[in-house]
Amino acid sequence: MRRGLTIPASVFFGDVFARERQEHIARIVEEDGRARVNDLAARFNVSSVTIRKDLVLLESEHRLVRTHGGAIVIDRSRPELSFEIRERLQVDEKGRIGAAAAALVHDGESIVMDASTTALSMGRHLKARQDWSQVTVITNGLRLASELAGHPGITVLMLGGRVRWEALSVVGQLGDGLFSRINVQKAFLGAAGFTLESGLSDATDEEAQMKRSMVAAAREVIAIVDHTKWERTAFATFCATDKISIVLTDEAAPNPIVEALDFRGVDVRRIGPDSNGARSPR
Amino acid sequence: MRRGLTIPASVFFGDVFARERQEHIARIVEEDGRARVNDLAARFNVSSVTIRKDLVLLESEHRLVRTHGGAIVIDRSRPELSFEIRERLQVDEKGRIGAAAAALVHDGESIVMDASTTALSMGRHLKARQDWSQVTVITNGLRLASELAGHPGITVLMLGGRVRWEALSVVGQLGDGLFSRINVQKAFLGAAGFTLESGLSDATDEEAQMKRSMVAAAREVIAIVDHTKWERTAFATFCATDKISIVLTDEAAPNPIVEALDFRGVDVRRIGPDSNGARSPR
DNA sequence: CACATATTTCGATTGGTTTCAATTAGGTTC
DNA sequence: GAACCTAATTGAAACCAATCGAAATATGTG
Repeated sequence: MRRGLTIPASVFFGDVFARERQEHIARIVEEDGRARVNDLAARFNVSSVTIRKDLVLLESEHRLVRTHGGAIVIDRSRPELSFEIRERLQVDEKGRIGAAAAALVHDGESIVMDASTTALSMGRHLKARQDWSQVTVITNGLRLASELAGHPGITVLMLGGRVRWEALSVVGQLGDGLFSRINVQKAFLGAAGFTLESGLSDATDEEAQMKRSMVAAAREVIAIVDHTKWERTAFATFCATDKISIVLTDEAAPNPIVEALDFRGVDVRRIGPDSNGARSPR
Repeated sequence: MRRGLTIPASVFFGDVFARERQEHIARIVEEDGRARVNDLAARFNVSSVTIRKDLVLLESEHRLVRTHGGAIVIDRSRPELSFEIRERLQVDEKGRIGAAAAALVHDGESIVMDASTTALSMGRHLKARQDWSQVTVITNGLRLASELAGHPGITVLMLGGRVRWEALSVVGQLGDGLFSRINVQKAFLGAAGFTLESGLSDATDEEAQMKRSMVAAAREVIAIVDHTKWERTAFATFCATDKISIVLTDEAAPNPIVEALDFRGVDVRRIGPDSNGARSPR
């Protein structure tokens, strides 16, 4: 386990209010994608019973999903998730990809972001850059919207539609009209699967439908997918490979495919731990 | 009196006015991010009871958030918190009004709810009734949407638009089209002000505009306003008095006006603590 | 089955609320 | 000025609620 490495020593968890601890747990889960009860108990120096109570509370607030042994981020767009979760902790990957994505945004732009956890991480990095004078973020993610809301220089437009609780996202055609009135430079989209042939795909057709509108509205599509999504096809494709401008991923992305993409003119950037010191903001 | 007698003059906030002490506490919390009751009590040489009173006052002024054991800073990067402050004001009244409002909803209906804290409370009571087979809730409140999302039998439609962080609500005309396609039985609306002459009013025109659409779309308007909203006029009116079917409020609503409303055919219901044992779920 | 993880119960501790009376300061009235 | 009233501030005390973990029990996992 790498616990103890990820958290700077300056953040000491000696004597904090229950509320603060809960807030912190929610952050850890959102950023690491997962957390185990025992690790949290050790980290905050409280019993596992207490941690479980915190998790129950946070789950009731839709901040995370409890599992046997701990909790994971809300993102049920993937059908599986049993023990595979343990294997691949996309721990810092999402954080790094999010940072790299945020770096692609220029002041004055309008961008689209989806409801994925990677986009949420990207949102945090957007906030960390304090120098916005006017950026417009259009999203179908409830959590991203409330995270970004009120940040100076960032205008958040929420798309309308039916609320899917599994991803705390909005789907459906109700908000389509919006795109006809707004010029969007870049769409930052996560995906449940990504292959050369099928492009970007998602687990439900509704979600894919929503992302198709996003793809159609944006001038550039930037895929934000960690290596676990590569070579997998989910139920519904929402973006063909040749419409993608940039793919942000991590080092573990399979070489042959990266080359094939390069050949096709897709700019694939593997974000390593060293690329820059992009650690989680806060 | 014991002022200045028992205490060394060095690190001492000796004989200050209550207001000065409160100001100081607010600044301490802002700078340190947190403070505990006992520390403050020792520091200012007053009892913990007094410190708590100060904290209650400061919280009502939105200067900090109270927690068990002390207080923490209002984190502007997490709007939920500022929302929660309002949530803690008139909790009992809102809980009771919310319960009464939830009782007015019948299975099969489509209803509109706004982004007010009273509506959120109503949402919790809706969830508490487990017997829904099909209810559709249309809202512009992010908090309410994620609270209700995924509850069996409840479909949540989120309106689109610009996100206002102050209320975690959505405003603007982007989602108007929705109402033309959906039949809405009842609109449950909070308000910042309510008078006989001006009807229901809100503090910003954007929010009022959104609620006007809601009023226009619904067959019945049900106002959910605790007594603190009566006899106040906020900036923009969104619903004239004679369009209101039912007003749900608490016992402290002023008598003369209630009678005047009755006379005009508006059904005013004062929900007392005894009306039924409607305590907050959760 | 063996083992890890969850839940429940319960008591201890600490923190929070409410009530009430004391103190002080500032009027007002005669 | 004396007597009186009122409002604000405060804290002691009695009572209530939140937080926590140990231990016993239950449930899930491999």
